[in-house]
This record gives sequence, structure tokens and C-alpha cells, in this order.
Amino acid sequence: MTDEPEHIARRFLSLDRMVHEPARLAIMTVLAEAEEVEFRFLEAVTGLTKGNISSHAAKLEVAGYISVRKEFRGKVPVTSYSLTAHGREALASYRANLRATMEPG
Amino acid sequence: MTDEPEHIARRFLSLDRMVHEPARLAIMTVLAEAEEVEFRFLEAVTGLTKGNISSHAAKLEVAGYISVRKEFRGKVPVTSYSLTAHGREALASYRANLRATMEPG
DNA sequence: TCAGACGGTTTGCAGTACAAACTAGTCTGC
DNA sequence: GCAGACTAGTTTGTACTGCAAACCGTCTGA
Repeated sequence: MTDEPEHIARRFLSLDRMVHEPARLAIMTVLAEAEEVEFRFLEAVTGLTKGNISSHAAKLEVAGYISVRKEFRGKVPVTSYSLTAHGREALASYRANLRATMEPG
Repeated sequence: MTDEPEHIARRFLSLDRMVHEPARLAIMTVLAEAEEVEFRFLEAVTGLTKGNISSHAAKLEVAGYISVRKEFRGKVPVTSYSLTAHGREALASYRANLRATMEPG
């Protein structure tokens, strides 16, 4: 096992699991297209349940990939999310990695 | 919730989880390049442990995505895997789906 | 004969995604 | 002013899953 061939297949194994999860990929993709996005908008656009958005967003926040802003609009609470620089980078390199596996086909 | 916009993000949510798992993606990718592949070869090429290859292959077999052939070469058992037509199709449509999400970037 | 290698499989555990249930507060009708 | 419905999310419970360590049967070499 000294000098194994560098096969494309190995790239898959080093994909960032935080990004790889479809629900989070959906969320991050939406966030990548806008400066800031509200909870309700994410809900409508992705079709995810509130629970899923909430818990995935929490993980993305812990990972430092998104930032969360909570404010009151009039009397109602509104939660907004945005990608951090770190998150934007993570998404970009995830995509680059994935693209690399698809080059020839 | 009558007529939500069809956002790209939703595509991620319909990705085939059987294929989406990195270890299986690695395995299927290798299988896609050859008619038939032996256990040991998969092990060397992907870097996965025997346990992982064994259990992921079992799932892929149940899903009908690969077929498993066991034979004796002399006295030693050899397990070989190959993609089924169904598996090849699944991989192709997975890739097509994913590619669709990356079009603009 | 018996220690170790070979070729895999099974098991145990730790982590995860998911939706249902819940919380906290606002608005509406009466 | 109070019951009930709605809004905006969070927490909880469960069922699943990926992972590597432990295991199994067989073979080989000393």
C-alpha cells in the first residue's frame, strides 16, 4: 500500500459532507444567489419543512458556513440567512471537486 | 402552496440517495469504467475499507444497481462486481441531474 | 501443527436526517 | 377580554446509516 493510483473515485470520498447533504446543498445554493434570504423564502423555494430548514441552518451556522440574523419586522420575528465568506468558499470548492469527477463523461 | 416556483435548489432534494453517498459514488464510478471489477481492485482504487465495500456493495445489489459474482480462483474466493443496466442508468441520470444544477456557474 | 495471511462479512456504535410535536407570540371575532 | 386560529420558527423522538473493529472460514509456510 505504498503508492496507490490516484483514481478519480477517491475524490468522492473527500467531498465535504456538510455541503454534500442535499437539503443543505439546496439551502446553500439559494443563499449563493442572494445577499440575504428569509426563512419563509427558503421554505417556499426549497420545499423543505420548517423543521428541516431550522436544523440544517443550525448546522451550517455551527460550521461557519452561514450567518443568521434575527430581527423584528413590526411585531413579528423574521430570521434571515446569508452565506459567510467561508461558506461561499466551501460551496465553490465542493462544486469544483464535483465538476472534476465529471470532466470526461 | 399551490404553484411554487421551480427552483434549481429542488433538484438536489430529488437526487437518488443510493447513488449520492460518496462511497457508493466511488464504487459505481469505478464499475462504470470496466465490465467487471474485483473486490481487491475496488479496495485498492477507492481506498475504502473491506467492511465498507462489502456493506455498500450489498446495498447496491439490493437496489439492483450492481450484480455480484462469486467464484473460486484455484482455492481462493474472489468476488466481482459489475453495474447492471439499471445501475448504469441510475448513475447516468444522477450525473445529469447534478450537472443541471451546475450549468450556469 | 499452528501462526499468520487472505478475502470478505457481521456487528456495535455514533451520528444524522426527518417530520411531528411543541413553544412563543400575534391577530381576529365576538 | 378571551378563545381560537395563525405565524415563525425550535425541539424532540425515531428510524436509518455509514463506519471501522471484530470476526469467520480457508489457505499457506515454516
